[in-house]
Amino acid sequence: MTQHRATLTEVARRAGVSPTTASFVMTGRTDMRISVETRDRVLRVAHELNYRPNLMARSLRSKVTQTIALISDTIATEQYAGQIVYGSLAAAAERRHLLFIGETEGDPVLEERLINDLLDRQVDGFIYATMYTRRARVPRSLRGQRLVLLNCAAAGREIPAVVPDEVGAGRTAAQALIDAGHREGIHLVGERAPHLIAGNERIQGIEAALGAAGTSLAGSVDCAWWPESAYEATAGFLAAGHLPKALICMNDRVALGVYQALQEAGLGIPEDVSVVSFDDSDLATWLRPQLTSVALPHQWLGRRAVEILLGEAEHRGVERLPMPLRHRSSVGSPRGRSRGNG
Amino acid sequence: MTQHRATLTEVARRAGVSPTTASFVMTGRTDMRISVETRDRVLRVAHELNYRPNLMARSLRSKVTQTIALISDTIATEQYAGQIVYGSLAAAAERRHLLFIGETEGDPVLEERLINDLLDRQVDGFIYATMYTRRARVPRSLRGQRLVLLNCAAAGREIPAVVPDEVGAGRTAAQALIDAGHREGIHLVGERAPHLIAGNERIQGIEAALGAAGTSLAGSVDCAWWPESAYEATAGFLAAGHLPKALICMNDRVALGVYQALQEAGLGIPEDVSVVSFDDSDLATWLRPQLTSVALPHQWLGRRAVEILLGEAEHRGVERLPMPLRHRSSVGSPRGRSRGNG
DNA sequence: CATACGCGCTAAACCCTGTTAGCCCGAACG
DNA sequence: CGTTCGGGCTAACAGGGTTTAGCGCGTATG
Repeated sequence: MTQHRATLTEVARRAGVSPTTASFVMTGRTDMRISVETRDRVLRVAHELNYRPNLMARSLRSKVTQTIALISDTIATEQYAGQIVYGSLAAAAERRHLLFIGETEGDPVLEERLINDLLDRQVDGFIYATMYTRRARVPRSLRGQRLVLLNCAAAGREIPAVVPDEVGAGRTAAQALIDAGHREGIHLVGERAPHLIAGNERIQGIEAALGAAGTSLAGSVDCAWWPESAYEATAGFLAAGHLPKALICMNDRVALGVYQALQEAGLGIPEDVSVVSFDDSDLATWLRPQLTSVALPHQWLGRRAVEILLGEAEHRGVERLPMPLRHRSSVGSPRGRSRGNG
Repeated sequence: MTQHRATLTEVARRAGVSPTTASFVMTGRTDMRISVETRDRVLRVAHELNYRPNLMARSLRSKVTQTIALISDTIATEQYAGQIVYGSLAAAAERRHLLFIGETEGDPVLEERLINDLLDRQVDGFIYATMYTRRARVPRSLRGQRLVLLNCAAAGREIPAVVPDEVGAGRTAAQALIDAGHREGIHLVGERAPHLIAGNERIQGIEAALGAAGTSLAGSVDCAWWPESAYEATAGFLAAGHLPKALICMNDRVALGVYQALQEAGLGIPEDVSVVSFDDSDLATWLRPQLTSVALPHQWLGRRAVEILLGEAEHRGVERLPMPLRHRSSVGSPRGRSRGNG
């Protein structure tokens, strides 16, 4: 069933050369002179025998496996993970590398074990990804390894990292409202907390853009970054008599809760209230009206991480990838309502 | 930086034994007698030197890599993929195996290349997954390899496969309505097409369960399995004067569109219309009211596939995994409305 | 004519572990 | 006392490549 695989030695014998010569031909090394005729003969025989090098043997000697590892704290719970994996996978495939995948579940013991198992397989490098932007402690076992951080940065150490430009995203979201004519009644929906780095940076960008336009946030609705919490908080906010003109939601799930509350209160989107959000998940296109959202470039994060990991460019420091606006139908001009209402 | 890794020979020398003995101790083989003292001494030295076997050398000899590959047509587009990956990963980790991941994008050339690259790395087995249940053509290069299909089955060949029990899921969904007292006005939402195997099987189960309860589908709303299409079709259906009692949605995204249409028509869920769905995606808990849905056991599919792949049990044929009902708030008794309305 | 040199190639070591055949030695046995 | 036997261990090779050192030969050079 599993037919015989030709070895390099067999190829060499059939081509009438030494294994050494065959090796040099197959690896395409030029520092050892080999005549064109010999080269072609070896290649022809290799093709005839359908020769494929034994990578185990090769790696044993050369320590190179053409293999990288993507390890992360959470693969499963975040749907975005798939996008990161996909981007990494595509970039790795283009460079003829294969991708190991591993999950630590945030457990340092599992993490240690996983990294050791990967080192045993002699992976050429690691991508250490976190699903939420945060500061990360790089495991000891990764010291000295080729490493790129994704979605996180290490305190102090000069390790290349790729993260979304959340401050820019905040500016983009606010600018979308400003461009539509909004100046007043702009509220934030979603809690602030020290560990929510993405949130803090987004807010920073939002405030900067609003400030530049001569205005500022009118207030905020405090809630967890989930639909139910956002629904309840927003419903309460509206019931208390507030009448926002525009809501900036900390992510699309929050926007879903906001939609529910607004619709229940009989408020139209975007006629009465404009909504803008972050992440650009699938949900954004499913809502009615479709949600304007600032996209997390997950696929690109994965791709970039691999490029830096495998690239000869000695990249250092943190690279921030732009978060583009996906303009849809949830942002409108405030005029209609402003005039009609007062 | 990358400190020296102790080799088996070094361990042997420091323990005062031959490499052979050290090898037998480290691999824990019992067919060669080794005294307890020698064994302990070798183990102690190995521990002192922090010895880890070189898996390349080991694999070169033994052809075993403790590594499996999960290849699929689409990792990225389906959010469920993450769950499959997670299940496989966890099951593989428990058995101390690592997981390669690869995507073919449905392209046979890429697929061939990917499989060859994986075979070069001597993976111990393959999981061939499709994101939608369908009949699959197994690539030639996988003939003779250890292989488990996931979400698909191969025509004719006796290859182990793991798929969701969609017929059972259909029965479960219908039964949920029947148990709530529904008999009339039960409609299906979502198109039928030959290639939508899951859909056909679900319908088969639905009809069986309804038939057993002495009733049958009152009709169906034809639409693609997406929110927008479902919204439009359902809105049109309601506008035409139909007044369904219960809607069985072909997936959660369809249910989202259905929710939107029902709410816009002023119909309450579940007071006026009960809704039940398939997949149990994140969306199900985000909707208001929360959606009763029959869960796709993605995580379990991944886990089971690995178990069969690595298990000594010579499993053959197709294993159907149950799809459990997630009971939430979108199904109610039809009485309220029935009385009030008719 | 002897030496130097570059071309084209090879022998042999090396990477690290797994496996087979068999050695040495003490005890039991006839 | 010679032989058999089994426990405990080792020498040597296999696995399939990469890499270093250097060889033979023809030609240009002094």
